[in-house]
Amino acid sequence: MSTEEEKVSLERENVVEKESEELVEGRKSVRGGGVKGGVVVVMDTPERNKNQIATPISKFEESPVFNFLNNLSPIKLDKSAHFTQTLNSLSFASIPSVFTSPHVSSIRESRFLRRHLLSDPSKPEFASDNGVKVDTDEGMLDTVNNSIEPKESFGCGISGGEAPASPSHECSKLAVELARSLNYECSSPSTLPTGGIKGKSLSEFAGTSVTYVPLVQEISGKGLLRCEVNMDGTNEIGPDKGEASGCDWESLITDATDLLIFDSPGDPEAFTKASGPNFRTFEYVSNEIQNVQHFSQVSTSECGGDGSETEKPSTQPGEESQLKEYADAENMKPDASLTNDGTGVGQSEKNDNEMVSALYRGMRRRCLVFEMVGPRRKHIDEGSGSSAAQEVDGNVVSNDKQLVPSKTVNEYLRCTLPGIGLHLNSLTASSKDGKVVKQEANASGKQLVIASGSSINLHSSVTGQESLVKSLPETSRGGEIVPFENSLPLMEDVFQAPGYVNSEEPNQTSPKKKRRRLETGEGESCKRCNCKKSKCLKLYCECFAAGVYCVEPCACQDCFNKPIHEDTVLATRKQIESRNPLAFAPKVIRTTDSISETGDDSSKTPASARHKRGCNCKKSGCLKKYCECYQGGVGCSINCRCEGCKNAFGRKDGIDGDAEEEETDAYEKSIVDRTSHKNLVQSDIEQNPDSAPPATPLSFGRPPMQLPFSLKNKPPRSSFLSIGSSSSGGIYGAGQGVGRLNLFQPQPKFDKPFESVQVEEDEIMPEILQGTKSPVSGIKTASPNRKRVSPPHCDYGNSHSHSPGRRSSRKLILQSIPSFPSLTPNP
DNA sequence: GAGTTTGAAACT
DNA sequence: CAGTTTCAAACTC
Repeated sequence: MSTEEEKVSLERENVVEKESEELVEGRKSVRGGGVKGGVVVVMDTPERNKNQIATPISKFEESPVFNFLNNLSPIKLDKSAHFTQTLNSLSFASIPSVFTSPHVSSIRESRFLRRHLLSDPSKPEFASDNGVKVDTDEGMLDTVNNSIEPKESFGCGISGGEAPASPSHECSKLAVELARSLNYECSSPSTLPTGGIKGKSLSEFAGTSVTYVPLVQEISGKGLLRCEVNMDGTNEIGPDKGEASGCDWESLITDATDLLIFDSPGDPEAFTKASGPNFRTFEYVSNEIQNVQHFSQVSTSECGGDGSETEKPSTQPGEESQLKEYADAENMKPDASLTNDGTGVGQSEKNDNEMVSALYRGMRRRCLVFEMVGPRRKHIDEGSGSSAAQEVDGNVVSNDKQLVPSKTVNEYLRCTLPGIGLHLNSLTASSKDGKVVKQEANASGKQLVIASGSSINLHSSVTGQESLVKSLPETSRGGEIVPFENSLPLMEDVFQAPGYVNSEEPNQTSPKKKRRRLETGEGESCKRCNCKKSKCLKLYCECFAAGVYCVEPCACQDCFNKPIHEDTVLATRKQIESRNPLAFAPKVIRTTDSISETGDDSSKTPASARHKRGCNCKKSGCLKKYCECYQGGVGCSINCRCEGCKNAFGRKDGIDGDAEEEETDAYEKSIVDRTSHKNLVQSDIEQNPDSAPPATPLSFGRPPMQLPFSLKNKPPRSSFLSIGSSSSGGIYGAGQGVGRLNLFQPQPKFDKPFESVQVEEDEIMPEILQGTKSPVSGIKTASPNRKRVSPPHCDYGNSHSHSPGRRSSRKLILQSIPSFPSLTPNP
């Protein structure tokens, strides 16, 4: 599968490049249809596509590229997605390998999903479109890698004014834009006008064709997309409307209308926005979280206004900010710049750009979704139903902002940061829910994530966070909920701590008290910070490190880790992730295999987990929470550089009989201290190897399941950062979220170390085990890993004496090794 | 509650 | 990469 997919993806890339060139040469006409169609397809969910699709297909089919793509299209999206991921990861250095994968994967997945959806519904005609789109989507990502050349060509081609953009073209554009975006991101204001023009046309179109707008919304991912679209539309509209009205628009409109009709993306806003958002997404993925942040912020705070505004050229006060964001987004958009730069590309180009942008938008939307929209989308997703989406769409069209009440957004943000990577990761993990998958397919990976998250959140909320949920507006709730879920770690923490809900509320006077309260109730997971100088924008801040926004309970000063400062938070996260992709990843890794083993020694399960970096304790003997290993409820490992390790969960040296005894004692004590439920969880996990899928190549398989579990146990934290990275797995995205990955639990605490461990191990452990790569080396993680480099002591390798945990871990590691190689982000 | 200790994170 | 500083949690009194 993978090989085939790769081939396909490669072919697609080639095609895209060719197309890009061709486009530059003169395919523009083809592009228009193709692009639009592709965009539409991408954007649309099968549902709406069906409704509106009717017209556009033929155009696509005409182009050889489409045919080719169509041929390729049969390719399974999933595979392609994976492939793209690798490429994407490469392209996006910022994303931590680990985190990135989840993030990227999420995105990719979404693409795949889209593709599938498209393809699935695809009628033969659509199939071509779908294929194209798929290619485009992948192309986006892939192109990013390859993109540079094509990008230029695109830029010219696009600027050339070719209105129509073939999907491939779009892909190439996207790639180019991405590349450019990195450079250009905010650079050109001019882009705004173009975007604006497009936006206008789009907006006009939107005004004319309401239908497509809704589609876009739905397709895009529901609320998020909508907001974005609106945003884009507004921004674009404002500046560019006059221009947009050009002749190109007519042709474009005709095509676009088809496209629009075909896809929701058809809506001018969608296109315009798409370009912006998409770029943003790329940017976001690659480097620029800020744009996304802005966008998300705007969308969240101003989406409603934007929605209404989009049509309005004039900028309202609120709108201005939005416009700015749009501008940023558009600026971010290479397309806009390109079009402008390029030759004032005709409107057609703009349209193309828009089309492309629409694709990007999808990406971006995802990002946004993570951030702000997420909640709504989730809500929608929850509604999964088209109805919900439609409603949202309607809102979006008219008022994306409305959909995402700024207030709620802020509040939500608090609760849920857009941490992409992490969230994604968490989401991926959580994605178990069918809803999530669907959502992803529908919209973007992000959305999916969100959706999944939403579902999870719902659970969590249901379980114990009702109070929280209640506090939040329903609409916002959905969104918030998702984020929380995404921010698994947080969620876990929250859930873990029975008092978390209360804690969120400002009842507690002193953070310490709060902490203790939480801790007492398993509040460990709950993260309240007391930061005074870090502004909660450094890993010193537990909240920030966990990918969550600071909440009321926090006693932090000058806190920037709040939804209001989403941009800053995201940017900071990026920076941190750039330095250390795993910065937001769960610190404790656990091998799935180990789980099974651990099953044998349920009590010892912690041993199976290990701290990624290991600790560096010198005075605490690894017997206090100063020790991250101990804090995480895991034994010290080779990776640890601790001195006089007495970690009750397992000494790094390998516990001798005495040590074992001590460990067991300490471990037992710790366990006792800990709530019994933790053990239960662990045991559950252990017992259910399924929960910890063998290292699947994708982090997706991660134990997200745990998330739900954790969520249930813990009230979601008020806010979590998506990111990521990657972040975060994130989110990022995702930890690097990155990514996300870390999504689950940036820092699994006793309660959830297992979960986090599982995930990480899946990703990291294999490498370690293999020895070929130290997780660190692969990941870039900071050095503590030196120890890893050092020959592993016997802890893992040797079946150690007794420490149950260790044993299991060791065995597990060995087992896991073979399965994981794929996971590693190795270049 | 204030102060100290500790080790991670960040910085140089 | 190593050393130092900064930071906030953990801990003690």
